Amino acid sequence: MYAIVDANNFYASCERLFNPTLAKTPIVVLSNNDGCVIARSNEAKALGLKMGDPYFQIKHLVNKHAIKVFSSNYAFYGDMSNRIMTVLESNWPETEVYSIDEAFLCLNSLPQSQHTFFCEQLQKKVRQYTGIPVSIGIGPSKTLAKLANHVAKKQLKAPVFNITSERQWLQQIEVGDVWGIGRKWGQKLNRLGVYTAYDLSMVEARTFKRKFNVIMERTILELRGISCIAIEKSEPKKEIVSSKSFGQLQTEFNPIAEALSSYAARAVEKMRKQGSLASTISVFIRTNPFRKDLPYYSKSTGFQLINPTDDVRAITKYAKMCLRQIYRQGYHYKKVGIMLGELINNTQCQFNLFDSQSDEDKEQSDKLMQVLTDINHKFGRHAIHLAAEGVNRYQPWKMRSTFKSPHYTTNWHDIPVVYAN
DNA sequence: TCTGGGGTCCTAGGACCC
DNA sequence: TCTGGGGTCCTAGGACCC
Repeated sequence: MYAIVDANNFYASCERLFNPTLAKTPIVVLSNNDGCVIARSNEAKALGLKMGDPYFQIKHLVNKHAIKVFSSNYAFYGDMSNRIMTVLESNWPETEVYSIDEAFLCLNSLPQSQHTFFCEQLQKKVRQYTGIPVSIGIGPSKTLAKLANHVAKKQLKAPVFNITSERQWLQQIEVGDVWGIGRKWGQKLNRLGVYTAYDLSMVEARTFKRKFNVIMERTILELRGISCIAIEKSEPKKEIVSSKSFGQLQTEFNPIAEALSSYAARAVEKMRKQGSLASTISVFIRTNPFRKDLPYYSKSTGFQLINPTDDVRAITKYAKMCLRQIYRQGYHYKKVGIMLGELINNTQCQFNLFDSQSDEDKEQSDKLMQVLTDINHKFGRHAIHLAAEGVNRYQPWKMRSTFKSPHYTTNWHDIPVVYAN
C-alpha cells in the first residue's frame, strides 16, 4: 500500500504563504525568464489559464481579472519543499521524495484500517507546520495512489482519498490522466479504443507491452492493484545539466561564454554537493526555435575527460573550448547549456595510467575547491567566483525575473517583519 | 518583443566480439 | 537452393515525469 503526498498548487501556495492578503486572489507563477505559466491557484485555473501558456499570450487576461503574477523563486520553493519533506520523514520512516512537491510513503507496516486516519493526521500536520496545503492519495500501487490523489483534488476536493475499495472511480478518469500516460500514448490508446483508466486496466497486458513497451505493461498491472514500482531511495544523479535561456538574444561570443561559465559553476556546485566527479562534458547552444524570421542554429559538442574532475577551473576551461567549436558568428542565440556526464563517486576515482597531473596538484585543487564552497556557503552563492563568469554588473544575458518575491526564508534581509500593536 | 529547466527509461539498429 | 548463435556496447530518438 502506498500514499502519495502532493502539495496543492505548490508554487502558488508558497507565494500566498507570506502574503495572506492574496488568499482569494488568482495567482500565476511563471517559468524562468517569465516565459510560461507553470503554476496557478484554483482561482486562476477557474479563469481558464492553462499550464504552459506563454505569458505574453495571457497578458490581457492578467489585466482583465487582476491576476497576481510572480516570477519563479526556486530558492524559496526549494526551502519550503525541504520543510514539508522533513515533516513527512520525521513522521513516517518509509518515504521517497519524488519531486519538489511530492513524496510517496509505503504504508505496509501499518494495518489497513488505519491508513486513511494516519494520512488525515499527516495532512493536518504538514498544514500546521509549514502552512502549505497538501492532498494525499492512498492505493495498493503507486499508480493507484496517484490516481486517488487526482480524485481527491479534482473531484472530491478532499484532503485525503483512499481508492482501495472504491475502484469504480477508474471509470471516471481519462486514460491520459493516468500516471505514466503522456500526450502521445494517450492519443494512441484512444485510437485503440481505450478511453478511461478502467479501460486500460482491462486490456491484455502482454499485447500492449508489444504495442508500446514494458512501462505500459507495468502501468496496466499497477492499475489492477498489482504493485510493480517500489519505493526507491534517492540515488546520486547520473548526469547534471545547467542551462538557461537568455533575457535577450545574444550574438557575441563573450557574453555567451560568461553565461556558460556561470552555468558551469552552477553544475559543478550541484555535482560537488552529491560528491561526484565528471567524466564527460558537453555543451550545446541554440537560437530561438520560435523566431521564424531569424535563421535557426543548434549544435552541441563534448568530450571525455582523461581525469574525472570536480575542479570548476578545469570544467569552465573545457566548456569554453567546446563553445568555441560550435559558436558561429551571425546568429541570434537564445540558450546555452552544459551537461556533466558519466558521474562517478569521488572516492572511487580510477586514476589514469598516463596521468600527468601530480598528487600535489590534485590535493591543491581539492583544497581550493573546498575553500570556494565554504566561502560561498557562508557569504552566499556567488560571493566568490571565476572572473570568467563576468565582472561587470550589467550582464545582458541574465534572465528576466520581473515579478520575483523576496527570499522570505533563505535570506536574512528578506525575513518578513511583523508589527504587533 | 515575448514560448522553462532538469531529469530518467526504453528501444532499435549498427558495430563489434567469439 | 543454401548463409549460426549468442552476446556487449554505443548512440540516437522517442517517450515519459515534475
